[in-house]
Amino acid sequence: MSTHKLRTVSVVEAVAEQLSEDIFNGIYRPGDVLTETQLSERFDVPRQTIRSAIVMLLHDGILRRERNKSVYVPLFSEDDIRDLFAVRRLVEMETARILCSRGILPEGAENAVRSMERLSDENSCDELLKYDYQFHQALIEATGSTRLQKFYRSISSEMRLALTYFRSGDFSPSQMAREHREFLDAIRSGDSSAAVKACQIHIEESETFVNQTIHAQRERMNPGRMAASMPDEADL
Amino acid sequence: MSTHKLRTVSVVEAVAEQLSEDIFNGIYRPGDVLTETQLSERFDVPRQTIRSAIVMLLHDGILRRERNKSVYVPLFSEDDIRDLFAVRRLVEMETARILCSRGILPEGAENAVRSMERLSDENSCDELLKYDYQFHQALIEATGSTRLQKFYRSISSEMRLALTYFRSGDFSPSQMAREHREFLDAIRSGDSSAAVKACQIHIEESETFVNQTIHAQRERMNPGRMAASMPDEADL
DNA sequence: ATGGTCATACTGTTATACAATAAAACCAAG
DNA sequence: CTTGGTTTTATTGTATAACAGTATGACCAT
Repeated sequence: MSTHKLRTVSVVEAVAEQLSEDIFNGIYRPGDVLTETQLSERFDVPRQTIRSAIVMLLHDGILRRERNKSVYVPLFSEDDIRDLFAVRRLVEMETARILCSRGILPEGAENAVRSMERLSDENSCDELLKYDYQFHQALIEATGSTRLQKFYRSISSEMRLALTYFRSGDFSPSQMAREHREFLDAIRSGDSSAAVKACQIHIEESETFVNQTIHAQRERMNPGRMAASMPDEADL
Repeated sequence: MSTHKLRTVSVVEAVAEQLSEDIFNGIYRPGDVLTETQLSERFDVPRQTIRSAIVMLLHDGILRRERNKSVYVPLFSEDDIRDLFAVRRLVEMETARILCSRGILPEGAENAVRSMERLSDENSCDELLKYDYQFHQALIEATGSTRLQKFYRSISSEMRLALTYFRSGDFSPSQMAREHREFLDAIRSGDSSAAVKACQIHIEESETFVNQTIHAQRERMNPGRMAASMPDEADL
């Protein structure tokens, strides 16, 4: 008998999953307020179930609330983005270091890069992001550190939400594939400092890309003015 | 009018707090199983409230469960301890780097060290640990990184639980104070790499101390045998 | 305008019940 | 005595309903 741990999803998990999908897909947008009764009716589950699901998303950082207030979809400030990328860089650089020093080259990451390389430049952005997630996920898991994984999970949701709103459609699959391939090669090389450096570069490229998008959006909405404090959290 | 954000505690928070205190104080010991009805009766609050409180402690890592099973107090394996210290080192070294580069010297940390220095060597271990926590907490908070703080919070509970079971009583307040003082001085110096190094040393000293305690305990229970896989999770 | 009261909608909490699951006890053959 | 299946029981997961506490905005009086 092969002990294949099979997965079941509880009701709250299902609700939480659907809800986060809705948030990532823009059904609910930053600033939107979600009341428990409303959600309870929508999913036709008791309010307590909704509450449990909400708690999960609160931990994932894709919902927020203050006491006795309804939850809302967060709008990330520039500080949030900075913070997010800073800790992500920290975690991923450590991951690179660990994998390198142990000579681990996770299969899942290799597969993810291959999938990227197969994508033509006209493919959907969503699919590309999926492989990107798969890539980094595989690296983290390969470290075997439960705490690192837990932490990464808690920021990756925020990361995804941030990307949802701060990305222009013009991702280039070929460039993306190349970057990840280089990163993976650096790990394979066994040169720890080179791998860490490659990781740092990879993440910083991703960050500048997001920043460019942010400024472009800002420019579109506020032509003329530079570096004003615009979307931030003026409307919460 | 000074906007002093005042704190209220909800029922579930109160339960969660009491419960974690009980765990830290050894009322509930590693391996102990807690059923919801039992807790519900004990605190005289409905089961739903207990469930919510449990979720909080699950996230803090001081309770665990599998689906449809009762929660239990985790017993940390050697791998857990290793992992815990590894990520803690990662976070605290990054903290040191940040504070140093920004020239921040948190007041709370200074106060905590002073408190340690006031303790005579006969003082209670609990109090010492409290200041230790206060010290590191102050450092993390001063970084201003919400994510780093969240991460630290999620491991500090586990850390405390681990210390609860893997510490001999012979902490030396004077040594403890000295170590922290050195660490703080390193940050004050502004030399980033020196501060990071000091941090690393401080944490590794703490880790070796715990490891010694573990081995001592093991030796007591298993005289003769070396490095056997003993307490680990044989009894869950 | 200012300040106070009230109405309303929502969250936080409690109570109760039932369905689904897991573990133990039990029983029945082989 | 062991294997395999059945029943029992304790416990979690889910559902329904109600009420109390809080935040918010409308309304009113000054």
